[in-house]
Amino acid sequence: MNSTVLQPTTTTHASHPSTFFPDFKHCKTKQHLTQLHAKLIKTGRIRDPLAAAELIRFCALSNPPHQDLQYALQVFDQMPQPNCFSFNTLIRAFSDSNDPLQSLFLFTHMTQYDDVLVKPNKYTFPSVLKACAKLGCLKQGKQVHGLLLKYGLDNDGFVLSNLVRMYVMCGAFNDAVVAFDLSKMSDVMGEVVLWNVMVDGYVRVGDVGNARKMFDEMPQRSVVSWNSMISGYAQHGLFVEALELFREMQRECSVAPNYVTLVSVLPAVSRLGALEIGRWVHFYAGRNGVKVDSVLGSALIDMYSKCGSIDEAVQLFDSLLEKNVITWNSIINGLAIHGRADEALCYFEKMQESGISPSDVTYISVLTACSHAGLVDKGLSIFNKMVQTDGLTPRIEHYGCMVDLLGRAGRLQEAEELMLKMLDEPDDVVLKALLGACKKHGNIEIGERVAKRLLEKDPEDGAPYVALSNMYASLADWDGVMDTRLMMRQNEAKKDPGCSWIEVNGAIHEFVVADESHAKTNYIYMMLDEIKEKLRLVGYKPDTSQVHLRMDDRDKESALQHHSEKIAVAFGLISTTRETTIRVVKNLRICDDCHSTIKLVSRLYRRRIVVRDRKRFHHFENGSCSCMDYW
DNA sequence: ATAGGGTTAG
Repeated sequence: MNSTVLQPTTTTHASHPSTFFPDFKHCKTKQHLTQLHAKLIKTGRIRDPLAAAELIRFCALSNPPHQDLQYALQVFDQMPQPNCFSFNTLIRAFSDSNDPLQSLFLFTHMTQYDDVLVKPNKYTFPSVLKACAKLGCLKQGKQVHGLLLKYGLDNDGFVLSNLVRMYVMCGAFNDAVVAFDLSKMSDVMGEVVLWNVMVDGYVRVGDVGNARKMFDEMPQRSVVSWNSMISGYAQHGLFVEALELFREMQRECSVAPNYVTLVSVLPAVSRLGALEIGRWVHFYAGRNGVKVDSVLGSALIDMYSKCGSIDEAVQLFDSLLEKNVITWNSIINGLAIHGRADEALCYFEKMQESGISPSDVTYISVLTACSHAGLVDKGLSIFNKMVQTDGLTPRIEHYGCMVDLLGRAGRLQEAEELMLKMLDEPDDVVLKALLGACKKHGNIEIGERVAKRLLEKDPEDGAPYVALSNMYASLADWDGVMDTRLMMRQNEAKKDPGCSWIEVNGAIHEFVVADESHAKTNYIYMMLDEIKEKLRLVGYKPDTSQVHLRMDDRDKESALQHHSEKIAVAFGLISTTRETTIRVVKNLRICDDCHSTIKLVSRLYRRRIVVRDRKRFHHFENGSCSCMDYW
């Protein structure tokens, strides 16, 4: 036994024999811990409840390399009279672990004693309630609620906030509201945490409106209040609101954004493609000592790639010291949506070399990369590797990629066969991928079949009608066009309105088709006329084949000319200097005519233009596009 | 001694 290590603690505690126990903080290895434990047993000091408690505390609450819950439990079981402190320690440790049921066992054990020594106290209940919350055990949770009333602990902020949270997590939101309202009566008010739990609770049940109401009403707001609300907006697709609240937080200055704030706001920045704000977030982290670890790093990489700056994403990725599977997924997906398939595959290899196994999400991104680059055989072999080598079961998302991959490459029959072969019923995403491929390759036979299936599922979704109508139009089958449009009207189907937006000086400007609401509308339309004239001079003829209304060519041309992405590009041209890359985001896929037009604009105006559509990026430069017209 | 907020995906 290594007595030199024990020496210092022996002398330190010599004057307090009753509380004497070795200092576990200096414990470096498991072996060392066992030695200390053995010494305690040998000297009989293990019978000192304080010494045993300290040992349990060390085993249970240390960080991973030292934590050993089973060991802690063994020591506990050997205590002749476990004290309240040890019970609490273990209950807490297990409620934080992946075995929270153990907390409930211990708590039951503890309440069976019910003597003066081991009566549960205000330190016991938060953890027990947390365990119930994790397990979703409402019945047990209610029993615990009864007990905490019995012990008169319903005036403690820690207990109450966990009680409310337990009800939220168990899906009993009404009970949570009742518990919260009762808590307001007692004088734990001013407890920010209690309000935060409610804000988070409303977010979890999807009621962002009431979450905001709580947020506005609460007497004080901590950084967590802001974070909950910002991430609540972002998680429910209210990206503009998320960014606005983030700005308000900075304006108000009462609390500073922290690590979690940045991680929470970045998905909203990504979705909106707001590169300037995203760069600012990155800069803020650097200036305020917020550590860019694998989590924040992943969010930043995703932000850079979704904001069109894939080079910055790669640069950040390569400089990151800490990478987890999500970090790798973020960069691979970024490269995939930018059409840089070779690099995506290269990072996929590097990921495995670095010892991180691909997850099912990784495969979605890798297959997307193959799909956007037309690497059909590569995609097929990767799909096989996923199943055979990595033993992953393909999900509907993977089939979606494969159907897209085959269909886009024109192998429509194989795509349809694969779709019918999968176990799950094809959902609308798979069907739409196949329908899109049919439209691209003019396969009306499979197209009709797929559209019919989609319409059976949801006759009010306009997308299948539009695709069908387009296909008929390109075959000049005007009866088909009429019938489809009639059917669409009868079913009151609606199509998603297309819109595009662009960030200029940190502000987002949004446009719909033929938009005239912008303050600079006159200048925008002058620019559009100028573009039209320049294009005419170089001999460009608008591609009206996608306009499926029967109207004369002049009207078709004007309908095309006012597509939202063209308006956004025109606005970009008049609002930024020539060196600035114009970055436009569109909610739907870009149309053929806009694609051709923007290619020419990039040459005629010597501008780099980046357009993100629903599925991928198009980098336009000097008359050509990075997608090589394959999308 | 204790509580509340976070990243990737067809």
